[in-house]
Amino acid sequence: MIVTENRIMLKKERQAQIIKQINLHNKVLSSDLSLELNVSEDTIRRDLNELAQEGKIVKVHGGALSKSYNFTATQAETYAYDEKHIIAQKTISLFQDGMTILCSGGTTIRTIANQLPENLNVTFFTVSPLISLELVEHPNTEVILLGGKLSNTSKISVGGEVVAKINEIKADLCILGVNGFDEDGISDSDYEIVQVKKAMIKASKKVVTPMISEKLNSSLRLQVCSAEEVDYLITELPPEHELLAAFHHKVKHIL
Amino acid sequence: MIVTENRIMLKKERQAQIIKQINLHNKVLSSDLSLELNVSEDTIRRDLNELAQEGKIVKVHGGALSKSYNFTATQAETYAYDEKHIIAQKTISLFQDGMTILCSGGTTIRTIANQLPENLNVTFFTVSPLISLELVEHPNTEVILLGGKLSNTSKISVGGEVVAKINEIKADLCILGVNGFDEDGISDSDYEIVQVKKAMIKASKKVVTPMISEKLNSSLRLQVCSAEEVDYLITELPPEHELLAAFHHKVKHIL
DNA sequence: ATGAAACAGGCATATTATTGCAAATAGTTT
DNA sequence: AAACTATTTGCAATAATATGCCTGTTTCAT
Repeated sequence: MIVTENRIMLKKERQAQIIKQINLHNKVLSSDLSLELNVSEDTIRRDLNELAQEGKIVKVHGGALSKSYNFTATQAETYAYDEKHIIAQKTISLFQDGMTILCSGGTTIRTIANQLPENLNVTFFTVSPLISLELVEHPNTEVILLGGKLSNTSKISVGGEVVAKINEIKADLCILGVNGFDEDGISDSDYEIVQVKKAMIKASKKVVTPMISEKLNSSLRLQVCSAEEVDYLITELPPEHELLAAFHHKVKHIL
Repeated sequence: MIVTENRIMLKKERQAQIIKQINLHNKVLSSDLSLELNVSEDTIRRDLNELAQEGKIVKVHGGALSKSYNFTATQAETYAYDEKHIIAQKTISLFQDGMTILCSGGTTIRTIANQLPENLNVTFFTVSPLISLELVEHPNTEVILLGGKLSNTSKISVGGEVVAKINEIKADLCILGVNGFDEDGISDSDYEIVQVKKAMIKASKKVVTPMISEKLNSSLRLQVCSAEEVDYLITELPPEHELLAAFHHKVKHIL
C-alpha cells in the first residue's frame, strides 16, 4: 500500500512510512523502500541511520529490523549481575577465534553470551533458545540451535534426539551451567537435563563450568560428572579464595 | 460582478486556512500553500513557525505535519496490537486438542503463541526460538524446537537440516507468518526462509496464514506458494470486507 | 575466492530557511 | 485628514538542508 497521491514527500513523512513498513514486516530492505518511496537508496540508508540513531529501529546490512524483535539480557533483570559479569569476562578469556563451543542454558551463560566481544569468530552450539537469541546478536558468531523437545522447567532442548545430535559434534569447549557443585562434581535434579549435559561433556575437549560461588558445595540428586572431569572452574572469586581451596586438587584449573 | 475573491486575506484568516489544509491532508508543503494562498513562501514559513510555536502543528523542512502524524517509540512498538489480537483469536479458533501444529516466526505468530488458552492440549513444532519460549509457558502444550543454523536477520532456524527435519513431520496445521501476500500467493525476500516455509507447507495438511490486512497486496522477490495452496487466510477484517474480495476464489477459507 | 550488493564519505545541486531591510498596510493619535 | 507607529509582507543575500551521484571500500552470499 503505497502513498502516491502527492508528488513530493516530506522527510518525516517518509520516515514514518518506513517505520510503518518495519512494524508490518519486521524487516525491510533498503532496495524495496527505495522503489516504494521513489527515492534513492542513499536517502533510504540515511533515513534508516537516523531512525536507528533515535533508537526506533535496528539497522542491519541491507535494511533494518523492528526493534521489538530484539531482546537481550538487561542489567536490571539479571540476578547478581556484577558477579556474573566477572564470571563472564573470565570465561570469555578462554575463547579463541575458530573455536567450536557448546553451551548449555542458565542465566550465567546468558550473561556470557550477552557480553561476547564483537570481533569474536566462533561457532556456538546450544540447546537453549534463549541463549541462541542472545548469541545471534553478535555478527561474527555462527549459532547452531540444537532442536528437540523443549523442557518446560529449564527451557532447553532435551530428549534422545538432542543427545544423538550432540554426539555428532566435536567441540573445543563445553560451557556448562551448573545447579549443584561440590567435591563429588556436578549434579542436577532433572533426569533429562543430566542426559544432555553428559552428552555435552563427552562431545567436548574441555569442560568449563562458570558459576556463582554460592552454588559451591551444593549437591542435587543426580550426578552429571565428577569434579576431575572439569577443566576450568570459574567463579567471581579470586582463585586463591578459601572457598575454592578444596577444589584445587580436583579440577584442572581454577579461574 | 466579483469583488470579494481577490481581496486581501488577513493573517489570521490565512492561518486558519493552513490549519484546515493540515487537518485535511495531515501535511502541507510550503510551496503549495504559497501558490494556493497567493503569498510568498516567506510568509507561509512565518505562519507555519507561529503555528508550530503555538503547538498547533509540527513544522518540518519543506512544510508542516499534523501533530498526530508523529510516531512515538512506544506507539511504534505496540503497532497494530489490536489487529494482531483479533487475528490471534481467529487463528486459535482453529486449534483442537490433539493436533500437531507447525509454526513459523514473526510477531503476529508470537501474539498467537502468547494468547493460547491454558487448557489447550496440542503439540507445536517451530523453527523460531522466540516462539518456542512463548509456547513453552503454556503448561499443556508440548513444544518441539526445530534446530539448525540460526539466521541472524530473521532469528529462525534455517538450512538443509531443518528442511530435512520438517519433511519427517506430519502436521495438521501450518501457521505461516507471511511478509508478502497478493493474488499470486505468498512471497518473501530471503532465500533460506523460503526453503523452510515451503517445507512447512508440504508437511502440513492445512495451511493457515494470519496477517494484518496491510500486508495484503504486497509482494516480495521470492515466491513461497500460490494463493490456492492457502487453506485459511486470516486478517483482522471481516471476511466480506472489500479488500478480501479478490481472494475469495483463490484461498479456500477466509476468516 | 570471487562477484555483486551495500556502505561511507565527499561533492554538486536544488530546495528550503533565516535574516535584515525596505515598502506596504493597518491601526492609532493628534 | 494627516502624521505617527506597529505590524505585516516581499525581496535579496546568505546559510542550512536534502537528495542524488560518484568513488573507493566493506560485506555478503555463493
